[in-house]
Amino acid sequence: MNQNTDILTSLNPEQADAVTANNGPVLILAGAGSGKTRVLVHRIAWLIQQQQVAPHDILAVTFTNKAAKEMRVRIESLLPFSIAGMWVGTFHGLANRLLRAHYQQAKLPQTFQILDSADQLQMIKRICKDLELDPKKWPPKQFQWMISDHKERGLRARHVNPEGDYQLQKMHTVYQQYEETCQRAGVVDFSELLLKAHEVLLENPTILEHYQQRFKHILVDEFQDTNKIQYAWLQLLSSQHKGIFAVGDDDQSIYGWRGAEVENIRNFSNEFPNAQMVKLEQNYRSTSNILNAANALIENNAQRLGKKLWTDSGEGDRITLYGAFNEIDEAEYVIKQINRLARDGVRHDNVAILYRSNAQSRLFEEQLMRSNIDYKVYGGLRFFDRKEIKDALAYLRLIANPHDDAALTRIINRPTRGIGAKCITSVQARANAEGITLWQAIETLTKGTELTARTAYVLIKFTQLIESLQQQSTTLSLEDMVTNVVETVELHTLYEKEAPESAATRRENLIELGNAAAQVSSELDGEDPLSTFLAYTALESSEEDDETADRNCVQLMTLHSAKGLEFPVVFLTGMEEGLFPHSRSMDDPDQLEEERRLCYVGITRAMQQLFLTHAHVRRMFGEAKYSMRSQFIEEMPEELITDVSLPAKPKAAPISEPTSLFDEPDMEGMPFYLGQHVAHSKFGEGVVLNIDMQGVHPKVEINFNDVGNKLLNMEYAKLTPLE
DNA sequence: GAATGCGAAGGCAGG
DNA sequence: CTTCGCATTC
Repeated sequence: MNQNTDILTSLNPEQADAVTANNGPVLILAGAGSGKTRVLVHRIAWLIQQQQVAPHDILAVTFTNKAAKEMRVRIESLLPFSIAGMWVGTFHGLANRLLRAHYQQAKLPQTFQILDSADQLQMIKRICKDLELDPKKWPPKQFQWMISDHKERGLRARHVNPEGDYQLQKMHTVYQQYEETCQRAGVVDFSELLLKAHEVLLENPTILEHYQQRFKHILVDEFQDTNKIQYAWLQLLSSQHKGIFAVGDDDQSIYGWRGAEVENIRNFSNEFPNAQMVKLEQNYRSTSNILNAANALIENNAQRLGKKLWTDSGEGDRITLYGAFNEIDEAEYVIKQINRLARDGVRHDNVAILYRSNAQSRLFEEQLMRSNIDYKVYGGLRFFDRKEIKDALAYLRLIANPHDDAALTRIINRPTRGIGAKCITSVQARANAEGITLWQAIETLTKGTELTARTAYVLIKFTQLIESLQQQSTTLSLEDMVTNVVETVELHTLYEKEAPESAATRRENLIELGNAAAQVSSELDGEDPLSTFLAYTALESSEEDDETADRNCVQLMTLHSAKGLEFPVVFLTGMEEGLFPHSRSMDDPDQLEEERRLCYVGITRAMQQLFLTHAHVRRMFGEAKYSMRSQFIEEMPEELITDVSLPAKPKAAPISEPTSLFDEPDMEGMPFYLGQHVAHSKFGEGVVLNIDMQGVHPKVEINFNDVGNKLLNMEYAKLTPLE
């Protein structure tokens, strides 16, 4: 067997077409479970082996580190040699690499640091405070969102025309201040990485030409998730050889909220002339019942490139629908099913519980724990986001670059060393007044005379601490540097004082940080160890490595983090109006379509069995909320679904005691019950949300399908029960 | 200046 | 139900 057949035999005709497509622009419209990664990997192997393309000339971009890693491993298993020279990575990782290589052109210090969104928010809060913006009227989060949104569209503060709009004026000021502060401190946030990398290419023709020449083939995974800047990058880099090979699925575009433009994939053929398109529609994952439900659902989206998944495997089981009384009942039902499945031989790690938002995991965790079922929650707190880790990292960041204001603010008084709020405020005031970093402000202030002797003393002690750490680290290995910081600063004593019960865990985590450092330094290739490690901690989630890999546990995650994965059994939970689709997306057709795509992603994760669950009443933010089941359920063909919900118990409940919904039928003669479907002569059909028997005029709150929530007087409203 | 306690506010998704 | 900012007390 020659290598050509080796690479192509295992592929279906469409996959083979994709793998052997011309060098020009290619778009692979790859449905869920259609072998997308396979095509990417085989394409690269085919280029290298059949077209004699050097790995060095290939750039492969993904969105997650996991996908990048998987791609690399799979290519290397197809090829008899290493592909070390190939650039494989995430957009953020590659941007970081580019900026490290060309830090002068990027006007960044060589040791520039990366801000995560928490750091970013802190900095924005500080700026808002300096500008004396009332956080109630001007929530810092909103500025954070606006800044990211602008950067993702390639807009800097100077591109914002603040005239006229008061809101825009404020935003412009904050954005400008933020840019300046970051620039001074030598830090970049996530979107800045991409934006700056793009600017470096645009503004430096020699650099641009170098990469344009080099990357004869650019392969992009999850193309539907690219934002404007990422797209501009790809266009720029591919403009010489036109060797762009984009793989994606417009039906799985679920990151609009962080700037992804689904138009990038929809308009591919217009933007890249002579583009070839290959559709992969044969699905190797799910039963046809599951696929048909997914197909029917996504048909409700107006704007699509159009694609219909099919499979030659069997129908499979019907989809199970369970409408629970409340969220506890929902969790109990799911656990009961998991136990039942286990008796039928389904391993726990074959089961995934998916939900719209992270907060929903708690109930399932409690129930799983009670039933002694091992589980793993994905995407919660990142290891590198833990408090103790961020503290230690902040010290390391200051060692690398003392002007890193975000890091300095974090630990200047952690552990407490007598530098209080007043002192910090005066340092910040000085920094603002002179346009210098906090570190520089401390230096100026301690040399001057306006500080009290005591304040000057503690500040000098602090700078000496950092300087001595810097001194020591010149001779230390990366992992010793970590240990040295932790011990010198006595971080563990801080945690023992704060929360003795978790001090042991924090200590272990700090040791683990040392291990991570050792790991990174063993993989160095001439880069600066500290900066590389710090960039790594910002860009890598460090999720998988551990022992959970072979534990037989139920998988819990959000729908977003489930993308790209598959499970024999999937529970799609919290299928309620307001939760999924999320209330903030329900009024905007575009956002509703994105929610629907998210649902589509969820359905297509399931290989054999799919369960849909929803709760009639759910405690949210401490109070009971009643919801109709998700419209997405109604959009799936009835004949594919078996409803195993218990028959509804028509009982009313007073507004004051919503928890007694199912056991206190104390309102005799009440014509309505919560969750009941009713019709109104003017407003159409709706569902009873609340009943208020207090007061002279009993009122009923109804969520109408067409006109939203209304509070009606029960005596006058002409309501007809529909059930 | 630090520790503690209180009330208010905010609460979707992730690199 | 949590987190965060703020005020009070030590």
